[in-house]
Amino acid sequence: MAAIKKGDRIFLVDGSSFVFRAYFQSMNQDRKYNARSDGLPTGAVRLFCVKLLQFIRDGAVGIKPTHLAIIFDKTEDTFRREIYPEYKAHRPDPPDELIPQFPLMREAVRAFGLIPVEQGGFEADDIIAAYACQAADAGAEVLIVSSDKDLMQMVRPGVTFYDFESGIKGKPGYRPERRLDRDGVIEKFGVPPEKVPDVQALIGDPTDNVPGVPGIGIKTASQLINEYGDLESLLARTAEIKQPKRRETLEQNAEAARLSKKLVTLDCNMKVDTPLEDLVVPELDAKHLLGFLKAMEFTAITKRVSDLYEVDASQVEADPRLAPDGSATADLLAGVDPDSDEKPAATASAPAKPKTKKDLDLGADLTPQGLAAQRAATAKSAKIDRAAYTIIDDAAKLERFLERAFDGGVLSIELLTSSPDPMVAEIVGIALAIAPGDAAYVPVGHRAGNDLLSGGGLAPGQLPVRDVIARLAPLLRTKGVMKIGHDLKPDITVLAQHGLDVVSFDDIQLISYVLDAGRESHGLDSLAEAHLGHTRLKHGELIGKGRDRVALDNIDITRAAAYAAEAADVTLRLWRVFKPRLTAERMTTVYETLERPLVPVLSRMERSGIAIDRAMLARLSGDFAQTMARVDDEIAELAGERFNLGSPKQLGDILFGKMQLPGGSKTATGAWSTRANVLEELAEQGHVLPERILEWRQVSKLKSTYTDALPTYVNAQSNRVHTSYALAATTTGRLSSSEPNLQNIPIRREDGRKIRKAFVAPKGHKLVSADYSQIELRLLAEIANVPTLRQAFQDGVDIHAMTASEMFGVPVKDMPSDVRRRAKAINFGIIYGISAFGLANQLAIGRDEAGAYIKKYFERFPGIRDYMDETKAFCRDHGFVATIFGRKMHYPEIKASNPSLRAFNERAAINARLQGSAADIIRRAMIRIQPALDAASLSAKMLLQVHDELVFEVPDGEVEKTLPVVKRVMEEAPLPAVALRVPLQVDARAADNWDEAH
DNA sequence: TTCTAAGCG
DNA sequence: GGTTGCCGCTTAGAAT
Repeated sequence: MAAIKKGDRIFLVDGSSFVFRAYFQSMNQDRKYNARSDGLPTGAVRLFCVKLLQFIRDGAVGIKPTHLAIIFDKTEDTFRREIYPEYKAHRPDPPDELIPQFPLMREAVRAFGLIPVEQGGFEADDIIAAYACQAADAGAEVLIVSSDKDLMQMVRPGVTFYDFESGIKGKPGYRPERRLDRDGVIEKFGVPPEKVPDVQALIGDPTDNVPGVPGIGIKTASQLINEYGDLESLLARTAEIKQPKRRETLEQNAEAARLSKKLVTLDCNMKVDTPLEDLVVPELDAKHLLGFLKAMEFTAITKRVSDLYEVDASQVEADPRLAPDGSATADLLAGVDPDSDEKPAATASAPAKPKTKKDLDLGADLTPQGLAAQRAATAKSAKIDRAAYTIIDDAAKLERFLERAFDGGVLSIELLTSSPDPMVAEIVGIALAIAPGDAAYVPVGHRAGNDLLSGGGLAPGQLPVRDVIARLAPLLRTKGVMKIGHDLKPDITVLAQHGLDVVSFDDIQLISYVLDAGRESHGLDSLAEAHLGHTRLKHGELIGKGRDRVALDNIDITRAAAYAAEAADVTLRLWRVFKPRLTAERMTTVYETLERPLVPVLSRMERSGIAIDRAMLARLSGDFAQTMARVDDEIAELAGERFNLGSPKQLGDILFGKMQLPGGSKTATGAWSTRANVLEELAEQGHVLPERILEWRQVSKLKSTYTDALPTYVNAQSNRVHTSYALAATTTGRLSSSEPNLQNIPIRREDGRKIRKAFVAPKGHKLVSADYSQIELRLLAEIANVPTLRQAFQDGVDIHAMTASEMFGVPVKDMPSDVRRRAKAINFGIIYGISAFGLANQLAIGRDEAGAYIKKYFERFPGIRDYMDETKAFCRDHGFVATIFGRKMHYPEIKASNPSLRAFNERAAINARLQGSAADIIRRAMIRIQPALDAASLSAKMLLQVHDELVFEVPDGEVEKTLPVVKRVMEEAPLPAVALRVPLQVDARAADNWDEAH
């Protein structure tokens, strides 16, 4: 092997921290991917392999390694234990699922053609340090891959520290990847790398049981080391330290500090048995690797490797030693390390092989779960062949196919339309499936060509859309045939434009939502992947990308047929998997009362749309533009230059660079934060520019998102705006609204309210807005069963004033508005799973004060603390929480070991029971509104839902009669399923526009 | 495509 | 293995 030289790029990977990372990341993912069919946990190994492959192929931070060392700890009995028996003594044992994976990681390293490096009596850190020095001396470039900050002391010319991202982006506990050079270490520790052990000696490390000096944190430590040079000088000159307390503790703990420094110091001089030059990255032997991956039953990465290296994975045997029946894995399951020399001779008496799914006698299992598994097996069994679907191009064929659908009683439907917006979409084709593999495509709207000359005419070989719809109508309208789809609402909307209504249907997106909200996504692609192991033809591939993108009605019929019929086929197969799960998991009622009936209701609301006053919005846009220009000028004056006010980066440079204002927090990516609360703080200190920025941002938001954008959503035919509601977008059961989002129309500030005035009723009509008053707090009183709160709602008193009175001992009468405001913030905080930090932020008070408020609150309303503790405990035990109507919301990360992620999930779970129950109540109301209006012969149209509010359009003459009907239906919505002990209150008003009605 | 900020309940 | 930070969403524009 060639000696290490300049130009070599060497990755020194800290195997232990790599393994733990992979493990915790795997625990954040779905559990079902974390074990092999025989029960052997493999999640960490899988992610370990994914990362290794990435390192070998792409490297990291733009560097591709020539040498790759994966270094493991061999034993805990290192020299550190000798000098300090307590070293790492309190470290808990690794989790059970991880233990059998340690030897597998070493197998994985070998499978990639690499050598796992370890050496008795040394930690990985020691070996890494020795390698790093060697390599740097030889002029090579070294990347230390670890999350252990002990290794940061090794940073020097040629050596940088790299830690890849951890956690899940956008969630608490997430850390982006980072690469530290000398400056980076200085930023982190306040001292250069060579002084890091001195600083660590003072602060200690509780996880490794390194004592340090009590009461000294990173700030004090780096300040002291910078002042005195190093630990020994500091300890020699403690007399000079001014703070008596600090001097005393330093003197008392001098020996502990010296010991700590010995424990954390890494040195270059260890003799490593494995020469660094042996660790050159070899040509990858894909077959060998695939043998390992197949033995582990990793599907995705197996496919990736076979694609990348053009090896047919099906021709490769799973490594027999590690495959589920292999002797090595039997040992792993029995807790024996196959690498160990102490392997018992009696391998022959390996434990009985655990039953795999395939071993189960499905025919004998008549439990609902068993039946579900059986159905799943049949749905999977027949192979999906895209080319085998029928194209129906004449009436007789269609007739025969539909007859068979009548006989079968099941019809899966997928519409191909010319636009994703169902309000303008034309039907291009209809795919139908009646049994797995038995699907057909009926083209009706394909165009003859996509060039200008031939464009316009229909392609040959299609049936007239009207005829097809006429023949389809009896099937759609009969209860005798179950119609099945995935996300049926848009299709129902399109069909409704043709005068067709769909009676008796199932929507597998909604079934999936009912069963798996919070733990799986509900898109057709991911469902097909997860439950059928099938990858669907991509929509992007069908219509092309960028410049080559074509309109859907210009797609070739054969290709469209393959795509759409496959969707219908997959949908039908998924229905056979999912439908039995509904009964097996006792979720049928939830699905049939809260989900399915809402589909036609929402479709109808979307089709109704709402009228807006475009002239009013245009005027507002003009006003806002003027304001923005004026503020822009003022800011240019204040800053001394013009810059893009919309760029947080440029603004940060001006505020914290040029103007040297005190910067507060940084964002996740390390940029200065210029969020509203940061700017507000600066404004309070008397700085004018931040205040102007806030004004500009507010106006800019109103203009771009509302006054400019809303008119572009007006439908040319109806002259109204039609939003789209998603039923399965939130974990809690709330709806979401998009294109445009009509659930976030401004109301809180005067400027914004003007936009709400542009939502109007047409002549002769009024808008009626009806909203639940304090519904989530009422549900808190109900679910947590807090007598004081329940009584307050029964008495109809001001709930925030009552809370303030209880907590601060102030009488409700003539209560200062600020006291009430605080109580209100606490009440909302409780709903959100309160933290002292969050409340302090909200009220701009100290954390101690906020903590005291919370304590007081829990004393006054003891049921609330119990509610929170119970919710967390239940969620930990079951992985989900439920609404008062039984809808489940899953939080698999509630057990995450990352404290911030875990706490986040606990708060979410606490909030979910309330938010979700409220969502269920308004869903029940929405489903009942139309029948109630019909019964009263009223013609009001329900237009919008905004979480706790419904908006109707009502003829002037019917307003008086409509208000009480709406109010009654909403207030009685929980009945008869649930009789609340707290009254619900709905306020309803009518006006010419939404602002005044609300 | 990702990040940051801002709108709502 | 290191420490965050009040729940649920969608949209727009800049930066990458």
